Amino acid sequence: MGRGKTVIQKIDDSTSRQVTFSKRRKGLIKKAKELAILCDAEVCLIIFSSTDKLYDFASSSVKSTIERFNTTKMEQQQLLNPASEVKFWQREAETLRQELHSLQENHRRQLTGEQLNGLSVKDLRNLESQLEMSLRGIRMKREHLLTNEIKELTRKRSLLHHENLELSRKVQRIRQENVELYKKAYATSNTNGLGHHELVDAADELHAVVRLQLNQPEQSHYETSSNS
Amino acid sequence: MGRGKTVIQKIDDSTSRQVTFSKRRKGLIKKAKELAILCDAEVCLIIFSSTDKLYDFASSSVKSTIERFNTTKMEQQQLLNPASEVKFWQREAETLRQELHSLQENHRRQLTGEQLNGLSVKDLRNLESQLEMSLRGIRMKREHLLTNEIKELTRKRSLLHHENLELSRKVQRIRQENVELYKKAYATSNTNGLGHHELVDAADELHAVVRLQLNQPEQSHYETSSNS
DNA sequence: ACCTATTCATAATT
DNA sequence: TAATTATGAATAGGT
Repeated sequence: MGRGKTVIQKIDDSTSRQVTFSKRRKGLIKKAKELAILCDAEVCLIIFSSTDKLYDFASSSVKSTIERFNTTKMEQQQLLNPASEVKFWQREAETLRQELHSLQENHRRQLTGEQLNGLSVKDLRNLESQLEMSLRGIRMKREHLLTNEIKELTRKRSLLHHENLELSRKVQRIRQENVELYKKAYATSNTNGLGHHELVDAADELHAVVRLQLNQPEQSHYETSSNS
Repeated sequence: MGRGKTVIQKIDDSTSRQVTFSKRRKGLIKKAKELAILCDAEVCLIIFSSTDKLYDFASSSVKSTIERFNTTKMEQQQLLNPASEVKFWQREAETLRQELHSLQENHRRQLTGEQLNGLSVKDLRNLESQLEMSLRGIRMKREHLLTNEIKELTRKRSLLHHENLELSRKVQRIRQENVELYKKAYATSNTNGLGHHELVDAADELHAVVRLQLNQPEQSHYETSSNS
């Protein structure tokens, strides 16, 4: 339509190609719209210009139409050849995994999977269960070490605390003796090398330390790992 | 075009809607083709009829055009918000994984052994890496708790040991005083309530306890978990 | 961008 | 569903 019949082949002149692209693109999108409305259809149109510019139209949305397309195509393939469905999704998953992986590699280091590509299904499964096994063993071993460490420390702390208490009792006892002896000594003579102040100070210091250590022994409260 | 102007609204009569759909669909696809050829564009057209039948056209292929569309849209998003790129692909992967998973669930039983194996490994690997991820998080958290517990216990033990040493020193000092006082007391009088034996025994006991606790403080040697 | 001669698409009809 | 045809729509080429 227009002045003279147009042959359908690539327009050489870049300017008129650009003009024709504009006109026809607009017309195509208009007709797509009309089809969607008139016939209650779901229409999606994606156009990349020769200069890589993207234009699109969709009666609902491009994303949902693409998803519907994928689903439908998949179902068609399924009806056509049930066995190929699996391979289709395997390819799809693999493609996406690769894209995702390369993107994520920019952000963090992942080393799993890549070296396992050449192996068979059985090999992979064996490898995985072996890895799982050793991981589990290592985990259990280390956890055992950690809990033992804690138990041992708790035991030693308890021992020390007990000793501390014992020492305190002895100190009290000797202090009592000391007081008694002091009374006795100064009741008869006052010419020995020990001053009154010195003795009292020592007793006070002892009291302070004993009070301090009596505040120490709380129960430890780490989670028991019986279900790991 | 045609005999009379057509209003663009849904055609009520189902038959004429069907006819119009056929004609216009054909025309639309023809124009899409022409646009692609004339203007060297990449065109993709997806149409679902009101009866859910799929028609499509693509100058190259629907799949590749969709991929190009996704890539382009992604790059646009990336330019708009670089941080969302990863999340975009994560969502995309998750969507596909779910579709894949549900499909595989539906057909797993129908498949032969070999196909099932191929399926399971892919599926399992995804699942396992996810599980591994969360497990790793949980493990790290617990290990952190355990090492902190150990550090805290070690600290307290050290504190107690220090106090023990302090107490020992005080005991030694008071014992010394005691001996001095003892000498002084018994140099002048021997009629107080304390017996000689009692005093000596107390001193000996003290010595024993002090010796014991001096053997305690070794360094704890649990693994540091910086690489878990 | 606009104009318009011309071709094309298609609505109504068979 | 397919062919025919009258007519409106799209657009190529020119300004």
